[in-house]
Amino acid sequence: MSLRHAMLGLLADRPASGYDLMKRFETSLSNVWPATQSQVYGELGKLAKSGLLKVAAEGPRGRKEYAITEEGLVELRRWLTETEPERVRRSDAMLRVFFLNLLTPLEAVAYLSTEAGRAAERHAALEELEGVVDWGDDPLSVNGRLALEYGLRFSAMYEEWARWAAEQIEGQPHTGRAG
Amino acid sequence: MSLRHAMLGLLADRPASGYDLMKRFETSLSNVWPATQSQVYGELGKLAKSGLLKVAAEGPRGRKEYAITEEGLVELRRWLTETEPERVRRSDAMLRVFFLNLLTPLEAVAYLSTEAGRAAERHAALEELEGVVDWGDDPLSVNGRLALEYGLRFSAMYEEWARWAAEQIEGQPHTGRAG
DNA sequence: TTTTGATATGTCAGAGTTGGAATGTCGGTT
DNA sequence: AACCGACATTCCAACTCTGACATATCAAAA
Repeated sequence: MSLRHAMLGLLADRPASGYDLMKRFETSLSNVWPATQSQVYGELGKLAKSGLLKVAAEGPRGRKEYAITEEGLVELRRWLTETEPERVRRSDAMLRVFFLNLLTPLEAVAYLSTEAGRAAERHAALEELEGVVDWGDDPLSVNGRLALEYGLRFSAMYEEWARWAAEQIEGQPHTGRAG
Repeated sequence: MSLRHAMLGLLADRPASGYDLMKRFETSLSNVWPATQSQVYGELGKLAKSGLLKVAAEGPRGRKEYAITEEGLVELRRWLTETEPERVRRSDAMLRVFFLNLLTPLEAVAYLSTEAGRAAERHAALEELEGVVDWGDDPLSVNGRLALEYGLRFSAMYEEWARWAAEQIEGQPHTGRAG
């Protein structure tokens, strides 16, 4: 469960309320770890209870500002240095590839071309983002930049792969299995 | 929820029992959609109840062989052609990248180098697999080959990115934030 | 003064996922 | 005859995730 660590990581930068955290999830982490309100508030309570966070200040409207504790920092560093990222990641998109033979070659090629197009769009959106964001030397944005570069490389790779795969199918004798 | 569709897809190839299905998950789909016994058997029941599968035969040891129904095939094709793959995928590995500034540059570089190494290992394992598997013209393996190529490209891209990211950190002035 | 919109915190039901335990059968070997 | 390994299913507890719902405050505009 990495939601816990995503939250600790954000709070290591600076304290925040649940609401603040949600906004930070949306702007910086949404592409690698989306989270919903119910998750964030729920986890905030659990983390405070277990001592990894503490309520640092209370404000208007019942606002509670949470700060990471020494214990939380230790846990966060432990996670970063001593645990391995999950090896297998589910991929809806790749799952479909296994079953492409259930479609006509035409349909399969259409699917792959659409995927290639979507990857190109994502790539363009990330390039756009790169131009817009203020890449100061604030540590979070240094790292954000590494992640952005990953996104750019990933979407480029995916687009190329999808176009290649479409070609494979086009150049293949029909088996007449579907359609 | 794609477990449902993964199972329909496997059964579209040929009928199978829960036990058979588990083996097929382990050998072919484990890299894109892992599943546990409890999930498979549970879903098998639900799918049969809703008419997308039927019990085609019963064998020794209470074995029930499930086959996809016409309705199931329709649903599978609908999923393939009319629904979009999920856009955002959680990535444990990228999440860590955002918080690399909490480590010393040395530790961060070590993390990225380890990741590069793991990617290289995965790449080698997939190359190995490519050599071993009998790539006949059985439709599932045609598609499996497309997925394998994706895996090869992905791991190569990831390794390069991780090495590049490590260089970025090495070439960066220290801020003394951690360590 | 009323209303609206942004701020702010929370609960709930339902679905999905994990990992393990419990149970039993069949075929072949010792 | 006893045993083992492969076959085969079912149930369970705990946890995570999603999406919707409920509630309330504050500032500023209408």
